[in-house]
Amino acid sequence: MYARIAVYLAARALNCLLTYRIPEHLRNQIKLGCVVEIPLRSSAQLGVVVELVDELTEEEEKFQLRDVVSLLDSEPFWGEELMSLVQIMRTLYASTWFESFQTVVPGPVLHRLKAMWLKKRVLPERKGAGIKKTNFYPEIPLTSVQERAVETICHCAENGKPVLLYGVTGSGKTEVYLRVLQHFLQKGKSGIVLVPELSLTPQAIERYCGRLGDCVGVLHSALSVTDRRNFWWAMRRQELSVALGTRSAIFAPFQNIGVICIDEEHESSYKQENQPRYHARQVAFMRAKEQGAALVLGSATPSLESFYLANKGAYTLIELPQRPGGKALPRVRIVDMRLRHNAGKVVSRELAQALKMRLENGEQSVLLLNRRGFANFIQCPECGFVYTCPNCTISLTWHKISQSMRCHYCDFKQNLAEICPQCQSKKFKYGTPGTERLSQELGELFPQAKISRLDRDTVGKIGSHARILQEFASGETQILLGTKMVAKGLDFPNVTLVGVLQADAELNIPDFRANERTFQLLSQAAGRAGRGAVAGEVILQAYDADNKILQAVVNHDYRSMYESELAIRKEMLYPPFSRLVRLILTGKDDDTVQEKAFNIGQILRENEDGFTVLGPAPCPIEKIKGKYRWHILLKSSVLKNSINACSVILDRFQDSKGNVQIVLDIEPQSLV
DNA sequence: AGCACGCCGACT
DNA sequence: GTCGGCGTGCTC
Repeated sequence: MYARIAVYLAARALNCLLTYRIPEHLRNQIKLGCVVEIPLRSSAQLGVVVELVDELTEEEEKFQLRDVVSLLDSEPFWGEELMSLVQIMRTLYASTWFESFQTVVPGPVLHRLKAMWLKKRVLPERKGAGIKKTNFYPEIPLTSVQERAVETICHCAENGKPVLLYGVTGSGKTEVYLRVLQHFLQKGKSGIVLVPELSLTPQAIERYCGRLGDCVGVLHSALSVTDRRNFWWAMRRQELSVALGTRSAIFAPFQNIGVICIDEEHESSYKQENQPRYHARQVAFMRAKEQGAALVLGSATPSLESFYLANKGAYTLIELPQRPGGKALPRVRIVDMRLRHNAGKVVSRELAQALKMRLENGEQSVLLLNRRGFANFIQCPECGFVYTCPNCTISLTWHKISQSMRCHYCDFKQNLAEICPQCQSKKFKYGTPGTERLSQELGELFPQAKISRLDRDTVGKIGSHARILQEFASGETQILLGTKMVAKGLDFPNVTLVGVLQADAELNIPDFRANERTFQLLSQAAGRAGRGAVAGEVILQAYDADNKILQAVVNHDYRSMYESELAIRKEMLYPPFSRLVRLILTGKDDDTVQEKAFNIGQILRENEDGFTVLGPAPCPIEKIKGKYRWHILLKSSVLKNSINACSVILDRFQDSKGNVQIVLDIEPQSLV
């Protein structure tokens, strides 16, 4: 009897299985997924039993095999559901054993496991995971369309097709999720609800906990280490049956999942942007399939990929085309900023007028400007000098409140000099305005109004996010302005006006998803207006006022955006007509990185097998945090081929001590 | 020849 | 991660 063991090290390097003999006294106890102590070189290490075999391979025969020392758990720590998640991570993302273990189980839980081992103690995990009681959230009567949606979702596992719930903003998707969850809880099953990072608001928590009671566990990054550990163990012991959380909640350790709900499935926060770069929606798909669970993807603005799959019949499409009670969608209009010389002001006359009216009526307004700081660069008008970050190829943003020039990609900060460092001129001009500038201008425009700003700079302190929203909910604040944080998931009935500044700003970034993203952001923002009794109004300020994407937002016409974008994707062979894999190479020396990139590009090209190689090319942002960046893009019809080719490359070229780091991004969501 | 140091690969 | 082998280069 032998065990193949993945060594649980504090590093990612040892990415293979090592074989050990199982001593007599452990033979009947050792199971797959158990954590064991093993000798490695001269030290003791922890490992996870991944395979149990009676016969050795030829290669293994050559070794003088060593014995497993001891078993840490009588029941496998890595239960079947966790091991299959590890397997998913390895096959979908070519991640190492180490990365997979780290991703699947939260850090605090793993740390405790290791600490227990070091102290030579087996500590039972404490109980006490629970969240504070919330007020009961009563059932809202379903419309007949919602009722049919619930019915279809509850049975969608039977034909193995996920449901795409395409419902306009305010159409009551949450109520549908809640009813579906109630259905599966009654059958003794558990459920996972994923929400985007920015919409896990106290409001959302109140609804789920208020309806489903104390079987709900909440998972998010702001939780304390102890809470995270306790929630995880409570789920593992099946004391909780619903996991409500962001991206990583997809790894909730349930064994009998009835349903997985992904709210706002198009959101980019479901993609993890560091290693392993997984997509929660993709993991959910695999998990649901494996456990025979229902999977529902909800959105008012589905990702092109999902809508395409629904149209093809791979998903069941359910539409909620109306807000309950026949409430109208807000009226959207575009203010063409070309036609007016706005005297350097951010807010147009029309928007100012509309804001004034809301203030007089005692209604509230939300303003979206998706750019932090006061101005995104500062330039000398005499010689053209622009302040740039020394570590990144990006201009520094002027933050007037903290009186500093800041880089949004690294932590670099510097003071603004009195005179131009290049030509000693005393003049300077501001780049495109951000939220700080908008905030200042609104203060001047409406000195009596209470205005608050919601962006990464004001929510830095823990709890201030909730406080700002609370003040807005209570009506203390009349105008809420901010970055895309204000566009998502907020449901305040007294908001009757939404204004978007620079609505066309992101249409021109070099990314094939720019149009789709802009449509989604603007539609989400628009959806904040008119959720109560009074009809909503939306004003989009833009220079490219005739743009067809903006027109689609005005007409609430997802389908026209979908059709026109799909045609472009088809022509360019971008997803959903191909699957992308991206290799990113970074390093301190540009030449070394470039050389390695060309080297790898060459090898991939020689082995093209169902995929085509684009590049290597410098990344759009050529340097971040002092490291030069090159990338290679693989387009394929069968994802597996390009993943395999890349994992061969990784095995061969990736070493932690080298001067060039390689990152593998399966189905990248961003190409910067 | 003898030894310090740093790089690199292996670890069952 | 961590150990040890090995090559380089400096000193006696």
